[in-house]
Amino acid sequence: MKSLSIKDIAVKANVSITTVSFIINGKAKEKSISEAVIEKVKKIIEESGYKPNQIARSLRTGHSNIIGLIVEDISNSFFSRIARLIEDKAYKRGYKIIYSSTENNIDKAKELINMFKSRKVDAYIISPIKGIEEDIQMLLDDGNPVIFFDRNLPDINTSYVGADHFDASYQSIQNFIHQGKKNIALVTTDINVKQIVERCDGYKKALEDNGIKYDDNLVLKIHFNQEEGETIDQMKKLFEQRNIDAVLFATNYLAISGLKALKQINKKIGDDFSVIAYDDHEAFELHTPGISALQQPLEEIAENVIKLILQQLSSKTKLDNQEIIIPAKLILRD
Amino acid sequence: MKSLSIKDIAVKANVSITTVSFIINGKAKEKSISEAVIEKVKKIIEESGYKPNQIARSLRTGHSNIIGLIVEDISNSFFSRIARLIEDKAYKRGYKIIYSSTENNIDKAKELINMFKSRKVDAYIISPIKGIEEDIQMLLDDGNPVIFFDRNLPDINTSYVGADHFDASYQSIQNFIHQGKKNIALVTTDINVKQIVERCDGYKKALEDNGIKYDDNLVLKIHFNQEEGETIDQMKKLFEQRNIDAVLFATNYLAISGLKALKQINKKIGDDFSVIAYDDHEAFELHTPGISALQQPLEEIAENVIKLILQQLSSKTKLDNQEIIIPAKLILRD
DNA sequence: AGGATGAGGTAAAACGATTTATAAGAAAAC
DNA sequence: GTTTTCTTATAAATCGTTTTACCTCATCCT
Repeated sequence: MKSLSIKDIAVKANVSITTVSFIINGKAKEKSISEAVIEKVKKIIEESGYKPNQIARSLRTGHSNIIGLIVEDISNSFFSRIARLIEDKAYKRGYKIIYSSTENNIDKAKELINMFKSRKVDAYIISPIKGIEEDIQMLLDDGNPVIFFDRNLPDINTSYVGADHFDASYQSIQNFIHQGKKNIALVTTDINVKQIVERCDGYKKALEDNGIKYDDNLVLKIHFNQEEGETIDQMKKLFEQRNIDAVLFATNYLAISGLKALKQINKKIGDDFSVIAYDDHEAFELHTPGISALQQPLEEIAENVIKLILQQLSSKTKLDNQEIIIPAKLILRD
Repeated sequence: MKSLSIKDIAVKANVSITTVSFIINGKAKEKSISEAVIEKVKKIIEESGYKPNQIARSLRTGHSNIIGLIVEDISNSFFSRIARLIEDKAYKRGYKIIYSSTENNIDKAKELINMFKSRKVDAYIISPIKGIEEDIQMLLDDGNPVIFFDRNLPDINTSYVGADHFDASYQSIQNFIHQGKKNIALVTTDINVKQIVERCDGYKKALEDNGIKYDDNLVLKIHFNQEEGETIDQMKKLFEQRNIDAVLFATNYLAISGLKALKQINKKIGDDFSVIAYDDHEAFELHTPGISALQQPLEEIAENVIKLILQQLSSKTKLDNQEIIIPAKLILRD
């Protein structure tokens, strides 16, 4: 039951290991192996179902054809959908993806990076969290391609692909204001990454540009790893106490908790209370009434991430960093 | 920039490679290495940040500490949540998970299996599809631990963990009947895997036990890879034409399409029209009214899968196959 | 005294590929 | 008729580990 090795093939074909290797790697022509031998070896490989041991191959060549993908939580639909798209596209180009979730835990993130490093992945696609700057910098220093998506770390110099979070927030607040909303709340998280900050900045700027003064009491920052029950309670308090007429949720899971909160206090979404969620979600289309959402261009993000990675992988020199910002789309429902 | 090897450590510590290896692998005591040397080497490893090259290690030992997970679609929340739980639990035991989606495509599934095989994963966790029996059998013949979850293939003899699909369907139909429903429809898929068949069987049996005759016209089988638009159209036709008063959806994505269909034809869920979805989904709790669902015990499934895998991995002999069936829970909403 | 045992270690083979350097014979060039 | 150059291939080094087999002293036993 031992699986076949290149040596077995060589013996069967009565040629050297080298010859088999050249044929497998398409270097037969270049190395001037005769047509007859190529045929014979290929036939034997075919019949025996031999597959090269990728581990041995990686050890020798130093690359694995594997790309590591690190996200916050693979069970969040934004990430799982992006992961799926990236996986698809990478797969078509001969790369496999290994993914793993950090759960916003710095130690776990560091361990994951180490594990990917010791497995010699060829490149890293990361939706980063604060606190791993040093580890990322080491990867870059060692010459590894690293690309951030969705989130960015200000202190690290590498390519980034993400939606225009600032503009998306700005747009949605504008929309609220055109509807005549006066007391617009923002529910966000306390994780300090650039894209969350930008979402807040867009909110502030839009208010300011419309002559509405920013009110700290209308902004609720939720602890990241907090129990959902507690989150819902905090939101209920916010929604009940103030005469809020619109809410922007900075992430889709916050929006979902928010909808639960609204349901519990029996507050209806409608003319006198509007919401917009950042990141679309299946539940929003289905909800009655439909929930407006800022839809991130998943397909484009995935496409650009892969494009940048492959460019870097196929280039011998370090390419210039690129920052690709893609507009988000405000989907108005009902 | 080259990363350190065990040799570098050996040179720095002025001992042999063997000695370093023994220390790294905790065999120092057993191989009677002196305390002094152990300390010295450990210190050097610590300071230099050396991490063993897992590829070389895998090549030598023949195992990778990686478990391959193959599912239909990682962006489906059932799978991504299970994946996340399995990942967590495996991680705690020192195993990493690589996952990939088959998209119900036989060729892709076969390729994935080959790719995992050539990467020498230690075990396979698979939610299988029809058509890959031979490949799976080869894995088993080669002595690889393989465990199925959620779905099962009748012709393959291996361990399985899943919910009690038959009973879950049965239960929900019973529930409809107790509510006085007469014309109960079933929307399912045409993929021919055991768990889908069992869901249908439960439906039939429950009708039969209650003296209602099975009507083929009340059962809609949706093609797997069909456009959602078409699916919705078919459902609209079903829901409009007949005086159906209850529907059981055999998967959560079918339920979501079904809810969209109902919304489009403006049919309300309520006393005269009930639905139950197989597999819970975030959207169902949020929906107004809440959508009843058969909740699969994700945590228990993941726990059992990992338990079986680790048992098999740590045993030298092939263990007996186990079939672990866990009851699903009917969550009634509104 | 001579053999057995243990302590503390190391050299070298092995895992399965890729790749560099080279060989043997035929054809071409001078 | 040598020397060069192709053609067709191969031997051996290499990647970074683990592991087997062995070595050298010192001590213990009888």
